[in-house]
Amino acid sequence: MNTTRARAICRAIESWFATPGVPRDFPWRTAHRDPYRSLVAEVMLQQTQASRVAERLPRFLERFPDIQTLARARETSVLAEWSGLGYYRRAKNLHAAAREVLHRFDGELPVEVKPLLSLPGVGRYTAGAIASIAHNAREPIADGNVARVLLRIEGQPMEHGAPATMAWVWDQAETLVRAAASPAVLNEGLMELGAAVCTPRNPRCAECPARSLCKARKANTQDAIPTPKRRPDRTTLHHAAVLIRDARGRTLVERRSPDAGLWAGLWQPPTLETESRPATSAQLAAAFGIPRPRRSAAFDFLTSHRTVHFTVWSSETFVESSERHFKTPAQLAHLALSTPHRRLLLNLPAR
DNA sequence: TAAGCGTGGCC
DNA sequence: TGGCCAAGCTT
Repeated sequence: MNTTRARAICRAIESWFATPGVPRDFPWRTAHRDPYRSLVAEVMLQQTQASRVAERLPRFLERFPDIQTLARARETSVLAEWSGLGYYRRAKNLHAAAREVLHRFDGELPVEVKPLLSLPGVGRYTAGAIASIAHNAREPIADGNVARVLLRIEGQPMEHGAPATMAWVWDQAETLVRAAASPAVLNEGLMELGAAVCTPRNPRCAECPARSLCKARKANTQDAIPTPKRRPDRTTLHHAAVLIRDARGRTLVERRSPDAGLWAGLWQPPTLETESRPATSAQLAAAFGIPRPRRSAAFDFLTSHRTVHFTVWSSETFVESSERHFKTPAQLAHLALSTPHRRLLLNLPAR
């Protein structure tokens, strides 16, 4: 991409994004950008749709209004407030980052990319976003949206999310930001364009401010860019047991996962991972060290990469509900929280 | 470097 | 409806 073309693309996207009514109204798009708010928002936005973050960011900021409050909070409180957002390591890292800012940077979030990158959970994208959007620094950003937009504008049929693809995208993003009138407007405009116009499916090319510059549109290849990522189709089985006593009892069987791996450090029903489908009630009872139930109901659910097989062990009072289907661990935990005895299960959304 | 990490929305 | 995707980062 030469300088003339970069300038043209920047002009198109910046003037579009600066048009009143174009940027969607989000709680992180405040008049003047508070760096702490930007940090929390950007971490929340990692691999998470903006509409979802918009629902949760205000409450998080209400509870942790500044970096000092966040740093002094207990990690379990931060995790609880993150509950339902997924990728809980983000919450742990954000909390740790706040503490580091307090101790290493005297409570002031760094402005430059390099020190930002030294904070846990802050990678190249997040550091670039804070520097360029909160401080208008001339720093590039490249995420899924930017990648899709630039791949299509340049007509590059590269694989979605592949390292070589992102290396190419970062290079283009840097060329662009050097040509921008405002790095903040360009970068946020690139992402907004990818999220609202240059969408993964059915892109609205007729509404695109860069349509006359887009090589994919000219070749009618926009639907084939980027090429889909090849995903290995591996399935593991997770057997989970839930033992709930009657109204007199107090026990929901729950355990804390090891600190590494799936559902790291989260409270959940005890689970047993297996390679094939065995697991009779007796086997699970032995594995979990709990008594074999009189009754049980078993069912599977599928998540993105794995099949989970649940065996629900129940008392008489719970049998009524045992036919329910749970699509996610969160839903299962909802059930647990509906019982009279409860400890917070952190892998669940708030009710 | 490739694989792992949560959950919800989309068609 | 099930696979793909979402304002990525870490190991």
